[in-house]
Amino acid sequence: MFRLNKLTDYGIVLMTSIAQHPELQNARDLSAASQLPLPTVSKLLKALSHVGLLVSHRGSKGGYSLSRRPNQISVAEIIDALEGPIGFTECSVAAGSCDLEPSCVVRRNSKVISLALLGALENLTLGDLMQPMELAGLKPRSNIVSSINLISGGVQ
Amino acid sequence: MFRLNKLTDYGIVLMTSIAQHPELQNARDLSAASQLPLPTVSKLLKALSHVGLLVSHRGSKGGYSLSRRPNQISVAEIIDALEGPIGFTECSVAAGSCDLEPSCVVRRNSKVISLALLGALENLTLGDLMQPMELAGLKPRSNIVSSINLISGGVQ
DNA sequence: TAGATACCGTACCAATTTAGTTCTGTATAT
DNA sequence: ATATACAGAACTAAATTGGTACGGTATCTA
Ligand code: FES
Ligand code: FES
Repeated sequence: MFRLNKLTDYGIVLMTSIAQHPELQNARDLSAASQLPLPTVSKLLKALSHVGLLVSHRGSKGGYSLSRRPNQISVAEIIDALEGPIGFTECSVAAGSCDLEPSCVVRRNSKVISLALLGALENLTLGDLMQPMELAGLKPRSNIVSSINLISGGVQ
Repeated sequence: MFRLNKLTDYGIVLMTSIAQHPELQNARDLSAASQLPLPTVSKLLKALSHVGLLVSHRGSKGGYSLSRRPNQISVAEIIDALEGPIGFTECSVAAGSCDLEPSCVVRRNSKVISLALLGALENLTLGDLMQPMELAGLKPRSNIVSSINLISGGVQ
């Protein structure tokens, strides 16, 4: 399936949850709030603070908080932290990973699609996830092959 | 990694290859052309014809051909055939697959993102993959959260 | 300063998925 | 008739995923 792993999804849930409650929160609280098992929550928070998206505070009264403001943290970063580089296909991300690279008919275009996907997810932030988003009508295709548009803040 | 499986990528390669050579092609020829092992090619072609994207002809002089014109076959269909439904997260595609659905803070937005992703891949066709694509500049974000634009036929 | 709290790091495990193979059967062209 | 080539299912090994366990360290509080 062309989808995020469950753990990555959980990571996004946790990040959003932290964003919505700016005060310091520990793993146990987040586990309770999210309904996820504590060891799993703990593992995810560790990974997220390891790459600098969260700041951890040890000891009694410790916990985690965002390292930046929600609209400065992209979904792309979260995904990258929890399941590695974003891309359409492996070949288009990890050069040299594929034997048929030299002769492959779609390699170049896969790269373009990867960049588009990455760009979209870099533009999407925790700040957006915190509020209801809406889907803008997809433009009719002309020579525009593909277009994704998401609008946040549903006055539309 | 947020990526297609290798086999799906191979499937896209094969479909593109078939699109570029309209005459009937058998599994062996396609294997040779793509540099992929015959059993793998065979398995992929079976799956693709099983969902009606390819038409198969048995017996001597048999082979496969596209069931529709290249620009009538979307990349979304190919992906769906080879690795199941497209979506951002599992929760946003398979209702009831997640225990935390009732309380999940991102579920609704995940659904929106899934629809956007699906829409983009439905708009992208084999016809587009056959020629060099280009990436249009991403619009600066205003209240447009995310935008993917791919332009094909690189006069731009 | 003792003790409780809570993160850190790593290693581990079971279950699933992925990638790839094998083999028997059936339809078709020559 | 026969060789060709797809159909379909079963099977395997390796990699990944989801989830757990545990000894160690920093920090707050009493
Ligand atoms: S399939 Fe690997 S480069 Fe195209
Ligand atoms: S994580 Fe499953 S519904 Fe949000």
